[in-house]
Amino acid sequence: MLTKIIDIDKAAIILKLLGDKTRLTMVKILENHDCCVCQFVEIFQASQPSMSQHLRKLRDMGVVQESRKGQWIFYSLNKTCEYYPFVKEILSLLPNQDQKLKELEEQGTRISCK
Amino acid sequence: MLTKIIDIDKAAIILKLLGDKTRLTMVKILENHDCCVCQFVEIFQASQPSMSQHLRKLRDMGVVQESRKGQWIFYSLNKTCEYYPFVKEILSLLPNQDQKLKELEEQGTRISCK
DNA sequence: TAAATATATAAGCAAATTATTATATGTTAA
DNA sequence: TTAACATATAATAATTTGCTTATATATTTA
Repeated sequence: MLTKIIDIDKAAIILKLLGDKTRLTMVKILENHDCCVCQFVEIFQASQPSMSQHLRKLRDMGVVQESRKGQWIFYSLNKTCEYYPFVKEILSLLPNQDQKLKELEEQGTRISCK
Repeated sequence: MLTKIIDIDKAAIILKLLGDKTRLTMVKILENHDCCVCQFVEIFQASQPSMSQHLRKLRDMGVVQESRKGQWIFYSLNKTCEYYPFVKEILSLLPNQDQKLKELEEQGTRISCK
């Protein structure tokens, strides 16, 4: 049950933000695990700038937040975001994506942040 | 409770489809009332081709269906669509938009389909 | 302090999206 | 059967998006 029903215009903006396969998967992974950029680069087999740009869009809307740990920047879901309850409900409708992270570890992929 | 969790790639496609203010509002209105194109033209104060094109995108994904009644074509939510359970859950997170239809009636706006 | 590493940002470009204008199709009514 | 009406479709143009390449910034380590 939602505490507060989101305004439909804002909902459309959030759905558009999440309406991208990469961003949607990122956010679903972040639901359970904070991640650093280098992990996303491996998971999506994509370029670093491309990952950074997706993360920036998510951050600009307040959906995720970053925290630097040394050289690395870890992203997490921003639970204080006004849209968080809405985002959480949407994520609950999606299949778990944790195996994408597990595959990295099982394959022994070199991840610099670890 | 969802019977079937939607594949994340398909979910992203549906979220993108719904990630437009006009289409999202259309679908939310259709949750409670079948509507004809001329009503959408009035509600959104938009051109007829623009409305038709939004409706076509929704129809192409199977989210809505059309049924002709004389000169008019009425749209409704397609409850047999594989994405319907997912769409329904998203709509449940949104505020009711019925007042947009009511305003038309109260203002006595000439709607050709009535 | 210089080199290496991780990430962000900027610039440029191709593809996708959305609106507009023009036209086609289908239905009703004179 | 012709005119009026409702809607769909097509063509075009403007805008947005997401990628790539290049570069800047911040941190660590030698």
